[in-house]
Formats: sequence, C-alpha cells, structure tokens
Amino acid sequence: VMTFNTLIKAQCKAGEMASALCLLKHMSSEFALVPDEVTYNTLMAGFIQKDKMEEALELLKEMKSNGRTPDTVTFSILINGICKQGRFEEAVKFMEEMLGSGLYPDTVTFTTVINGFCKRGRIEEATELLEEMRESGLYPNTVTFNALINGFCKQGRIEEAVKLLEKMRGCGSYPDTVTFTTLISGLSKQGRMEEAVDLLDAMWGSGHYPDIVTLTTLVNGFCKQGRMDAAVKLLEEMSENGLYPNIVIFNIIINELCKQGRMKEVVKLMEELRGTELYPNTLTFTTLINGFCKQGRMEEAVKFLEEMRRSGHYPNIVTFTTLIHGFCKEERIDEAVKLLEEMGENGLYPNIVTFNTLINEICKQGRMEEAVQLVKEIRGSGFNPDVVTFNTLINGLCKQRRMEEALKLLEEMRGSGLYPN
RNA sequence: UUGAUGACAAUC
Repeated sequence: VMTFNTLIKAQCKAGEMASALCLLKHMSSEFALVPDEVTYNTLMAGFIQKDKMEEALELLKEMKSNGRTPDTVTFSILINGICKQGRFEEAVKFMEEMLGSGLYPDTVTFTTVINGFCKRGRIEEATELLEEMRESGLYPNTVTFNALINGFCKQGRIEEAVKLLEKMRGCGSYPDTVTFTTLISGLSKQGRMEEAVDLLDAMWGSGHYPDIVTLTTLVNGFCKQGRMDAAVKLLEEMSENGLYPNIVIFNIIINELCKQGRMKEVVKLMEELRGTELYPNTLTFTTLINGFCKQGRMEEAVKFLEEMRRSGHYPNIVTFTTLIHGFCKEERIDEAVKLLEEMGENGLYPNIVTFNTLINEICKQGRMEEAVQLVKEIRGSGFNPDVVTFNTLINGLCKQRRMEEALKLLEEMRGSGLYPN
C-alpha cells in the first residue's frame, strides 16, 4: 500500500490526476490491496491542489464507504479546499465538525485557514484566528507566521509584517528563507529595491541563505522597475553563489521584453531556450502570447498557441482570457466568441477576469444595459463581481455621462464589501 | 507514504 501511495503521490504532484485514480483502481483490482487513509488523503490533496473540490468530496464519500475514517489530515485538506474557494464560514464549521468527531484541529489546520484569510486580504480575521489558536493551546510555527507576514506584505503593510518577526520570536519560532523572501517580495512590489537588497545581504549572515525563489523575486522586482541591468547584474552575482536562472527567471525576462515591445528578441530567446534544460511552460507561452496580443499581432499570438499545444502544454484560463482580450481589442469579436466556445470544449470555464474582459468589451460598445445584465447573470452563477467589475461598469457609465447610475454602483460596490480604489 | 507559508502570465 505504501508503494502505491508513493506512486499516487508522484502522479498528484505532476498534476496527473487521471493516472493517480488509475493507480487507485489497480491497487485493488490487480493486487488486492486495500487503500488506506493515506491513499485517500493523498488523492484528495491532489484534487484540491487543482481546485477540484467536487472530486475530492467524491473521494471522501468513497473513503467512508470503504470503512476508512477521515483523520485530522483529511480535514485539513478539505478545509484548505474550502478556504481556496473563499468560503470561510464553512471552513470554520468544518473545524467544529472535526471536534464533533473527536478530532482536534492542529497547527496545520489553523495555519491553513489563517493563510486562506491572508490570501484574501482579510488580515484582521487571520490575526484573530492566531489568538484563538494560541488560546486552544496550539503553538503557531514558522509557517503560520510566514502566512501572516505574507498577508501583510500583499497589502503593502510591510512595517506591520516586520513587527510580526518579534512576535514570532516571542512564540519560539524563527524566521527562515521563506520569511525573508516574503519580506523581500513585499518590498519589491512597493518598488523599495534598496531595502530588498539590504535584506538579501542580511540573509547571508543569518544562516538562511537565499534560494532560487529569493533570486526570482528580486529579478522580478528590478525588471518591473525597468532596471533590467540591475537584474542581470544580480543574476551574475548569484551564479557565483550557485544560483542559476530557471525558467521562471526567463519568464520574467520574456515578460519584460514583451512590455518593451522587443518581440524579435523574445522570439530569438525562445529559440535559444530549445536545446537547453530550461523548458518553456504554460506561463512562458502565455506571457509570449500576451506580448503579441498587446501589440495587436493576433496571428502570431495564435501561432504560439498552436506551438504551445504542439509542445504538450495546455492553454489554461489565463491563456484564453489573454487571447479573448486581444481579439476584442482588435474588434474581432467573432474570433473572441469562437475562443470562448473553444474554452468550453477544453473543459475550461470563464472566471471573473474573463467576465470582466467581456464586460469591458460590451461597455466599450456602449451597450450598458447588456453589461449590467451580464453582471447579474454572473452573480447568479455563483461568481462575485470584484473591484475591476465595478470599475469597468462605472467607467462605462461615466463615459456616457450617466453619473447617477455610476454613483449608485459605487454605493452598491461598498455595500458588497468592496473597497473602491 | 498523506495536509499549511515565499517567485513569473490575463481584465478596469
């Protein structure tokens, strides 16, 4: 069983859930092995990682009907799935249900929910949960604090994030490479590159050495500031420390070249990547496709979509939305619609960004009634309009001098817990 | 053998 669990885990890690399920079938049918808690937990975690909650719950059922009892790990996995969907009330309910079945949420369970709150910018609730955790006798660890620090950084609240370092020590945990990188990322996003580099320098003395993620974070920071030279210099320095560029670094550079409209160089770079160990991934291709879309060069964008598929990478929702936006911008609506249909055929569903893209297009055509109607439908299908949705609609109305309606939407926006930016 | 934290792509 352990052997199969290991194999199943490997498939899950590779995102090959169909093969993982295949292994589950085989272990009982061909080898008369009985899957255990670990088997099911592994599979459920694999599905959650791919945002496939339904399938995870299906496995939970199967697990129970095969006489296996969900344990603390099972609950943590499912709670993670619920948090990823932003359904925190249910997550908390799940934690209570745990207690009902004699299981106690542990540090990982709490950290999962704390991280969920942080990811959605709900820091205050995350902080409350930290207190609750301590009250119930559990010790937050480095991961718990890292999640919180990341939450503050993502909101641009770096000073508060730094303050958490002291609290961290007070709780007997210590910062690690992730802690430093999280702070460096926060500083970089604010354009505070000098401080970010200071922190990098401090890492060497702390015993928590920068890793490839730290490096990519800084390279991205420099590129976004338009300081490619600084990025390249850092890459050279770091290669002396044994840190070499990976595909993420190239994705960042490709993105920057695209932003500068240097498409010839990008295409050349892509060719140079062939025959190296750096394999372009979905993000590489999507970045490139976006570059061509932004230049209005849709034929080339589509050409790379095909190349992407040929090299075994599936376009995802971001890829499709990028192309749909590109076609809309060029007023080639028929082709945009065709892509929407193709998405469905590929088992991909529009997300809020896709909808915002469509709403924007409808607004630009001055069809405000239809735009508002579409938002209603989106709501009905379980999506929450976000800040961009409202901005798009408000902008559309303002362009038509329909200020009363725009102001009404502003209120509606506030009413649904969104902060106008 | 299973669960939580940091980097890169799309919309206003």
